[in-house]
Amino acid sequence: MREIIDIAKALSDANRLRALMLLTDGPLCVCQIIEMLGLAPSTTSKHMSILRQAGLVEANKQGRWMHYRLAGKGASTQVRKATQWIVSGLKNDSQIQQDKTKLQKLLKMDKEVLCRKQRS
Amino acid sequence: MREIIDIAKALSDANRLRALMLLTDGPLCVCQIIEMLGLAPSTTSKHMSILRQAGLVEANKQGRWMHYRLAGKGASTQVRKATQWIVSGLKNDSQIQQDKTKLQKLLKMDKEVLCRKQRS
DNA sequence: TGTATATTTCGTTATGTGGCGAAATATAGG
DNA sequence: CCTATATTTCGCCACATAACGAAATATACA
Repeated sequence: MREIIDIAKALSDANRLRALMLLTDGPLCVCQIIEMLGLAPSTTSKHMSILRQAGLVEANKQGRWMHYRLAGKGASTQVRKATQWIVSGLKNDSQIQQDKTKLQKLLKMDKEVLCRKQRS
Repeated sequence: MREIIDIAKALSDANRLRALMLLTDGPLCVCQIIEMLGLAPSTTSKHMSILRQAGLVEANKQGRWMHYRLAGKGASTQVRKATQWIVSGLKNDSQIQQDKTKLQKLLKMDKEVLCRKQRS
């Protein structure tokens, strides 16, 4: 029960759903998620930690950059079912589709340049 | 997106999950749900209205009694997928199993007697 | 019509959550 | 070692939510 509640809570926020859906096309660096959501770095980091706590995403640090990705094969049944539900349910959502388009452009930008842009 | 968030929020509370799972064996009267959850009538009513708002349950009034049941065939894809996830995920939960056992005993009690008991 | 009663709505209170900026942490590179 | 920098943690504020009891609503039945 605890696990399901944690997952459901993690899925109860638009920005977290957006972040989750962004990761369906592959792993992303935090700075890229920050840019996509348009939130403060601290807020974005908190959201990612909630998704991670629920088991929906995994993280690994590469140098200064933290990369997040969708939970893989090792994920629990609950996580896998919830993820399937969300991904199929939001595939045609207009906000999500806008995000994906914007992400394509963003991915052409160098990560270092992007981070520098955020501080200015 | 709005619909998914409403469903996820509705599923983010232990008492609402318990109520939802109780309904998997058939419709129940509010007074029975009150008794099962051990919450105040007003609180229970609010929980049921949140589940209803999300489309997860349906209600129909029979005289003084309000009966709630799981959303049927007419429910949206999101509701059906979410319900499947929850039901399969909580089937083996110990709290839920305890509830079901308790529910069996409760169903043998007359509804009027039960309601009267609650006021005393 | 009036009274009992099942449920909901409302008002209040305590706790949880999302947001930000500032400070802390960790790592790359000079 | 020291500085720059990517991310997280912390402290704060505004607002949402779960709980209750009291009042309102709706329905049965005397």
